Amino acid sequence: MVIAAGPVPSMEDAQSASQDDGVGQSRTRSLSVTDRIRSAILSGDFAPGERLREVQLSETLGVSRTPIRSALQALASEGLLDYAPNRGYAVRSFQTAEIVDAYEIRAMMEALAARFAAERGLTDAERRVVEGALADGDALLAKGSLQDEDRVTYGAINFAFHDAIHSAARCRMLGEMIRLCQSVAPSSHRNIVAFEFEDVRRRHDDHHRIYDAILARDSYRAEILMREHVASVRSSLVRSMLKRGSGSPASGAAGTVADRARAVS
Amino acid sequence: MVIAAGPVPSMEDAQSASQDDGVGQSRTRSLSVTDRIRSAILSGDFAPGERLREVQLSETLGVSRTPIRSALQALASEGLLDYAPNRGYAVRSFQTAEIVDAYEIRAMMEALAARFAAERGLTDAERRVVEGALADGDALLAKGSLQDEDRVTYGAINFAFHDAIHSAARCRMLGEMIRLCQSVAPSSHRNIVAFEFEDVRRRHDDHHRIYDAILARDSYRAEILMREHVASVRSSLVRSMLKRGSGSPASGAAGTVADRARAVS
DNA sequence: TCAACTCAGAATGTATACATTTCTGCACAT
DNA sequence: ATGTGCAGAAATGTATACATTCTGAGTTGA
Repeated sequence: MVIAAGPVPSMEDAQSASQDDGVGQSRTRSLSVTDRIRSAILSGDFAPGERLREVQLSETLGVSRTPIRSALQALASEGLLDYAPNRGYAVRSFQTAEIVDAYEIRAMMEALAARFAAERGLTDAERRVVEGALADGDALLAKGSLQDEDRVTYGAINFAFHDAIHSAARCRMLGEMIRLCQSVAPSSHRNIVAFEFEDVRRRHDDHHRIYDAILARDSYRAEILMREHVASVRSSLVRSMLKRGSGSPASGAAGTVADRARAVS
Repeated sequence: MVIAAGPVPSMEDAQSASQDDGVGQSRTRSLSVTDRIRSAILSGDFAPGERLREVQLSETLGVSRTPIRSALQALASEGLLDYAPNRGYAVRSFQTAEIVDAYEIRAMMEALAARFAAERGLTDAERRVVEGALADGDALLAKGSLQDEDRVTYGAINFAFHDAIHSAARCRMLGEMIRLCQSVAPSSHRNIVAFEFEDVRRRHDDHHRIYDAILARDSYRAEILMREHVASVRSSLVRSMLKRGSGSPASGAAGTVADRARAVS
């Protein structure tokens, strides 16, 4: 791949990182490096299947191999890298089928989160967030059409809605698994920008119904509504992939992280 | 009953099986140490919330801190340990509620795996394993009652059945997530020993029906049957917990891994 | 008596040297 | 031309020394 000069965004951070700002939160080098490498992978700075060499990364990022190794192991457990003993780490190349499957899994998990939320109820704070997201979405959609920046805004609204429900589910493992799914497939708050106005309107209507079900403690309805809500995102994704002809899972290296980002942008 | 020492049957075996064919153990110290510490945690050798100190572990296991650190990080990402920067790792103490929730999540994931298996079909090898598990179970149940060793045998049969379906789902992420659920809650092939004869008979009948649905490519039926199949295990677990009075999630440290193992043994 | 401070001890974080394995390139033989 | 085998290089695995941070006992002061 071609990362020679400007590999990771801003490698001069090594200095600013040392002086950090006042709130001395003791973030270790390992954690910082993990974030930076993760960003680089998600930005598509590495080709799919490309090996990440420890010495090279340590020189680029200005730290020793120790925090690099820790970061690579963490990213492998997040599913972003593949690991083989004595051979090291490589950027995982996702097949189109894997991305679609991840949406299926996420649909099940989000549905379960909605059911839990309905069973367990929302805190006042969570209720405020959800109702704010619904109101903001209503206002945005009242314009009758969406500009690109509006779609970005709705992406944030969408994320807030779902995040509040994950929180209300009161289940740490569920949240972690949904995050895993999102690391494979672009999260809905990022690919929402690909949808037409009517698609967004429909999704927002889903949000209203889901919240109604949760408020009514109708856990069954909340679950099936959320499942269809997320599954429909998957369907849209499949449709857009087919339209662009990038849906052929033939070549082994097809469907990189960058490809995914591009496909839904 | 105490959980037998040794690593739990897991999907990691797929990797080692593909690489070291009996002779050269190219498994690194990090991987071996990870297995040993995992077994110790699952055996209840550590109290919930107990800190795992690197130097102590390195002296006990006879390796340096480096592979220890790697193992602890891996176990934390598996959900068995909690981590705090500059403070290290501690055995995660599971609440009763978390264990029950894990069964809910697993029910959804296994149901999805059954649906995928129905949609995608089984290989000849997978079909042989499933049919063997069904036949072996039939033979075992024909006796009309079960001794303790029979229950252990059925545990293995049960594991083989489910494992073949996970394999047939053709979805790596799904397999990983089911493994995560099993690391929190004892897997059905281990706690099956707690059930009465009629319970086992019912579960085995479920297996027959699930396989029928998969063979018939009836993905919807396979899904709902599997979901109820796993969810019923959760119900049995809750019942047995209540019976033993260990279901109070009051004290913060209640519900250790060891407690869980004991509760279903 | 209690609060806060000091400072040693210990634990974790990082860097680096060394060990082992894997990859690569070339010579050589078939 | 292709396959084999053997160094040499390079990459990963491990051990260890050093740096930084946390913890807690003891002391001091109000």
